[in-house]
Amino acid sequence: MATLADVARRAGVSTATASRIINGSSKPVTEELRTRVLAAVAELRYVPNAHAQMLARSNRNAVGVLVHDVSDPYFAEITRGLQRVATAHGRLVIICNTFREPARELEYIDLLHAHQVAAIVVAGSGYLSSDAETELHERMAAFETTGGRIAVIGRHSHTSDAVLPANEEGGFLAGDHLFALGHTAVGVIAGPAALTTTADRLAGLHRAAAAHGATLTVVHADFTRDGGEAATLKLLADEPALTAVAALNDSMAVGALSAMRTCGRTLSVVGFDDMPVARDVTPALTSVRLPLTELGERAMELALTPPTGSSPRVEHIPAELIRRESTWPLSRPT
Amino acid sequence: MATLADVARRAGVSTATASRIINGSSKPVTEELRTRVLAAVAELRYVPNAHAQMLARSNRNAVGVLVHDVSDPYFAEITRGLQRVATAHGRLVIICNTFREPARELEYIDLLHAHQVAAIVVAGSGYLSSDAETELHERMAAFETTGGRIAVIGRHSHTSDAVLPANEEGGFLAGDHLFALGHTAVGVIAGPAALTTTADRLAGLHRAAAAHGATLTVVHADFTRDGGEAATLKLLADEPALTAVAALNDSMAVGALSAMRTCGRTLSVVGFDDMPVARDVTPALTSVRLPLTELGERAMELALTPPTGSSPRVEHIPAELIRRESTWPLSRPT
DNA sequence: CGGTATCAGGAAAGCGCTTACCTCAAGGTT
DNA sequence: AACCTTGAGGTAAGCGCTTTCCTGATACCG
Repeated sequence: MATLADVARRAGVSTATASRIINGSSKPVTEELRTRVLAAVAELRYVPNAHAQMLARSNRNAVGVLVHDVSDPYFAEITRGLQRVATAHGRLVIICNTFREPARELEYIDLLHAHQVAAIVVAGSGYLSSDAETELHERMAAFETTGGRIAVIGRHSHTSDAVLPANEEGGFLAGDHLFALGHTAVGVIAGPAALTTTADRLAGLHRAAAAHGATLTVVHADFTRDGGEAATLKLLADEPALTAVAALNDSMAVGALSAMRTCGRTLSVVGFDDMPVARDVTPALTSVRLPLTELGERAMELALTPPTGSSPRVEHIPAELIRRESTWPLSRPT
Repeated sequence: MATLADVARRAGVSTATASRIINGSSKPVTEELRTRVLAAVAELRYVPNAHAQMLARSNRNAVGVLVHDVSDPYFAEITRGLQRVATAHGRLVIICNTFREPARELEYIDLLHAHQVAAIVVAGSGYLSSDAETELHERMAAFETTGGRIAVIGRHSHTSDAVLPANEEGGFLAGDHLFALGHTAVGVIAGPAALTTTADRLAGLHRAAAAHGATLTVVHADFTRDGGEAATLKLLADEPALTAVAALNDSMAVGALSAMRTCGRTLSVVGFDDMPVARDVTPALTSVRLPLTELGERAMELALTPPTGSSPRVEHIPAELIRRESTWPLSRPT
């Protein structure tokens, strides 16, 4: 490893001068020294040690991102937005995959903290009142007291800035759509019961059901396609009278479509998130759109902007129903 | 920011002792001091400064990953494999999105170099003989001379370890399948012409065509769904006699399916990569499977294992044709 | 009881950089 | 000619940690 000292020696200058030239400091320097130093840099293939720089400057340049799973399209889209904004601000992004394990979340928060990142974005649903969730918020607070910034996406927090997708409203939209079409026996493929996202979307669905005087049959799955397929198979077997299904994300909706195909049933299906796959399945999926990329962009924007006031900022992102071909009116039997 | 010195002061010990206790060094320490220090750590919410640690220890712990685009399912799957292995080795993963810009690739290599990562995995196709490509290999070499390790996925390199998917063979598989079904007028939705992946897959297709005495009509797109759709629309208009299409990745194959739907044609379609979406579209896509997660795992394994010999290691990953419903035999017109 | 091995803990030297401060020489002022 | 600017570059003090070496106290030996 060539060091600054090597470069300086080779160019016959002090490390101070070398540093100033390399960093393009405002201090004036003779043209001759400048070329000598730059030549030495090239010859030695010198690359400054970022850790030493961090230490000396004690400024923070990277930002960390905590996501449940990058290969899940939901998070992939969000991550895309996060990266776009971070890159535009010249920030390095460190992505950490928690694999949905709360313990790993804690670990990573500390890791990012240790790496002196400028900000951390925590994306993805939290857990309904668990110890790990409490502990997480404590660590987040500890990070913030050191001057770090935190923004959460779709996670409740009363200390950090947050971007909140309209999960409850989206659930309502999905339910209202189905009920307005005349369906009364509606099944719900929900996500894990412990997640706030599941709870919120479900709440919206229940609100819609109540408004139409209908009831819902809920089964819980794990937000994956195969999980959704299995859950739908079971639901269809247990409740043969259902005429429509609401899945709490598109992956599970796709699974539901597949399940219906294998048992030869055709129920209306509404998904959630409007992921790219929604328009490519048959029938094209009616889905509640959440602008995922935008979610990521706004969160990163919040994380990189100094707090305006004292209280945390909260942005609400609306949901929108995208009607396609997987939902149709039910002609009332009576 | 609480520092080690703060902890030491509070516990009434030297920083040396505090450091040893916190890092669980082998040096023996009285139980009393240990509890005092640990208490101070907890009270002060002390998190060691990773940069200072790096500098003092000069050991490398993180690994960097360069991908074209995390939100592309192709890379998402690979990334998943990379992360799994890295995490199993206790390594922090830094994911860098190059957005397919060669300049950004160079930038990121240096950045990761500066951050003293232990290894860098470069995932994704390279460019056929461009200046940026040459420069990239030089920077990679520079990084390796400092003790860093490099592994590439699906990219040609004669200095670094590499994991190579059987792109040429996969292309052959796709072509052979179509020709064996009796198709002779076959269109190809290729990726960007400058990418080696495009060239390799195309070469396999051409080999199959030659073996069957057939010819191919090739159009280039950009590996995205919409790009594939547009290219297919054009291809169908220009060459009305085509009876089958090979797309060089599944995203474009999905686009091709959509294009065919809009102009009411039904050609056989074979995709490439066998991404999750392949089985959920209608008709379910016949595709050349590449075990993407495994690709990532093997690459990270290579990157984290000290080189065995002097020459770079190369792993070839075979491709496999998955037959579904999007391809069918053509009854020869004559 | 002097001498030595053993042990807990501290002092301090870096790791590779940045930067405030200092020095020295040349040119400008009156 | 004495004094002050100003410009160009160097000196050295950290940044927060790890780790080697050292110190002082205690225990063990004949």
